[in-house]
Amino acid sequence: MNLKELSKHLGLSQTTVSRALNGYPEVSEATRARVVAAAHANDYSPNTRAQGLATGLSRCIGHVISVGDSGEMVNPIFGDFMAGAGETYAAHGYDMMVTRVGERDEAETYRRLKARGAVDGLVMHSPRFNDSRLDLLNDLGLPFVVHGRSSGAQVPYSYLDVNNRRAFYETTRHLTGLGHRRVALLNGQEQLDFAIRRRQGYEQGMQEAGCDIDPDLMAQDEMTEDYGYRTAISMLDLPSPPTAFLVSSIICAAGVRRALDDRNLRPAKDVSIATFDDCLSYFRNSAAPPVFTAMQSSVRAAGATLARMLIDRINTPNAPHTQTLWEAEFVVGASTGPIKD
Amino acid sequence: MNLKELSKHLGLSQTTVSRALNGYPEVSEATRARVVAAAHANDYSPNTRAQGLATGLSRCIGHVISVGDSGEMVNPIFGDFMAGAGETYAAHGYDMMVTRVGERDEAETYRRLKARGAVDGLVMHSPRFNDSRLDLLNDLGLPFVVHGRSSGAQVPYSYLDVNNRRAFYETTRHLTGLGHRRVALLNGQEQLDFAIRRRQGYEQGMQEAGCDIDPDLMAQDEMTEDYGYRTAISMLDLPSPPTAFLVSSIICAAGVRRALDDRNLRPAKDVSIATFDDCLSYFRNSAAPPVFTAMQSSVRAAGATLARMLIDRINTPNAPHTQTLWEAEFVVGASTGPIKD
DNA sequence: GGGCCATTCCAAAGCGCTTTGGCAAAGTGC
DNA sequence: GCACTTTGCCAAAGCGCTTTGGAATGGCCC
Repeated sequence: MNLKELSKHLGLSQTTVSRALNGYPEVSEATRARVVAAAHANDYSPNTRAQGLATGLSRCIGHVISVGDSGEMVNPIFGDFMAGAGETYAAHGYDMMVTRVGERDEAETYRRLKARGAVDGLVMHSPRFNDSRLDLLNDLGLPFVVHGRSSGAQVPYSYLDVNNRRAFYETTRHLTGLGHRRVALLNGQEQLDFAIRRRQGYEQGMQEAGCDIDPDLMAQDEMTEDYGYRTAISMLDLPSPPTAFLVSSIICAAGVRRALDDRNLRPAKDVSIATFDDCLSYFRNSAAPPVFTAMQSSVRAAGATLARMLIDRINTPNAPHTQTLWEAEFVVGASTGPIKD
Repeated sequence: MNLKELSKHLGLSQTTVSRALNGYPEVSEATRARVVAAAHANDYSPNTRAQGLATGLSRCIGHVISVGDSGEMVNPIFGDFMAGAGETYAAHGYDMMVTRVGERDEAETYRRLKARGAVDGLVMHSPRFNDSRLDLLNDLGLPFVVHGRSSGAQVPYSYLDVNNRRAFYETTRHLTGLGHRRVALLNGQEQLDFAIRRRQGYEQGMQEAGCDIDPDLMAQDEMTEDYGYRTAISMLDLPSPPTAFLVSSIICAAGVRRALDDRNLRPAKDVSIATFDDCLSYFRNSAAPPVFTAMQSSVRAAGATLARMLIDRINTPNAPHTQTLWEAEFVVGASTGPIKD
């Protein structure tokens, strides 16, 4: 059933029916009620494409997820982020479009998304240091918000980020406060901005505690369980192994835990683990006490908030940019303790 | 830049430009080359909505993910599935739309997706026993494929499923073959079809081995790490605890492993763990030997294949339904061993 | 009763594309 | 050289909606 048929069925013009459904005041309440009822009964919804063509809007938000040429991992936070964002989109009548793309085709993808008029705005994921996508998106004139930040970027933009530097600084201090001087950092890929900041926080914390920053105790890669395991094993086998691990993701931390287990080391007692925790729905760290000492920030909440920010930007494109920084919540769990003497 | 402008720029009609770009034979190759070059230079892509309106197709595939009212977990396989599917879609010029919805709004969501003409087809996730969505989708006349199956469904439909029953049967037999008679099942939610089949396989395996099927050793819930941990702990604390765990997801299995660790039990030596493994990119089980004895089947490959199946269905809606059953690959890892005497 | 507002509705244009039906020009067979 | 097909292109209609610019109706005041 389309507008024409529905309006014929009601004995009204298309104009009136359209206006009734879209809440315009030129229609009497009696008529509106009649129209709405009929639309529901015939389960009519305006055709998205026709509506989009007429209004010039797609009421659709794009998410471009690059699967790095450098790796094959699908970011495990993706699902929870989408769930959060999707909720907000649904509440505001937006659809969500996901495009998977290799890193080299990124720019082309953004350009085409704009040219095709497929989306009204988009969320940029996994910003890198001085990310060229910012300039591209600004040039394209497509409203966007960034999940994270890009250090070194010249152009203004809206973002929501976690204070990664602070979180890693304070957690490092927590560990050094427990007497640890050999603290390992298992970071994410350091072309990504959040990883750079995390490392800065870690280094600052180590320096202030008067600890050596040992390259042998710093690793970076895609944050898989296996990476956590392998890296922890090889570090534990060093002549002078770390007594604490600072980890970038709870998935990784699970791998580190497994490594300790393999080496017959007990978390907290023998070796400490602290991790960043995105509060993934399938990997909760919410027992009492939590399994891991952690810096917590819900990626699902981030998705919901960023979606909201983006919708606001679409509605008022010239509003000043909003830049939000969330502090991670530090929780002490069962995975850290004072250094063994 | 739109068609009108581009054709004016080229000194050609819109018809000719459109045909040149869409590969119709009525255009000379010289003209086509000129048009394609100009389109590229001005980075023109036809407007999705206009194209869709004219053709009656959206070139977009829908994915409806229900977040059960019964729980809040976002399925961790989601990201990898999307990555696989997205690749196929991109290769065939399809967009991917994701809709997140509460279970109670499911039917309404499907109906609206159809009425709005938003998608040309969709992938149905997490089918339940005798799932009413099959009838709904058939009534709507929207091409679809199912990831999994729905036992008890009367209508024919296309699906790709893993032979869950066989996988769990054989893995149960593997465990009983190692002498285990108290094998616990940590299943997914048993309103979901795959969980029912897994349980059947488990029960058949236990029966054939002459083992009791003890309700105390069977659990079902959302497959989180925490569920694995909690359930394993409480089962291990039974007067007559299990000597082996059969687990529905590797995330869960990580929780079980942690429980063993807490109770000072060694995997394989003291208690065995076998698990289903979706080959998630961030939680690989591919070491040599694998960490877990597992039934492996890549959900990413499933995504890619289902996407392909759906596109075929859209192209030839009246073709007979394809029903594909993949056998999980059984691998023996470091988490199972003979029962302690 | 005529003039004036509100109120309530409508006809038609336009969004950017595809596609039908057709028309010149060029090529072909006899 | 004629009738014919083929080639290469175009004008215009139509997809289903929104929105502009009226127009008809009824109520009110003087």
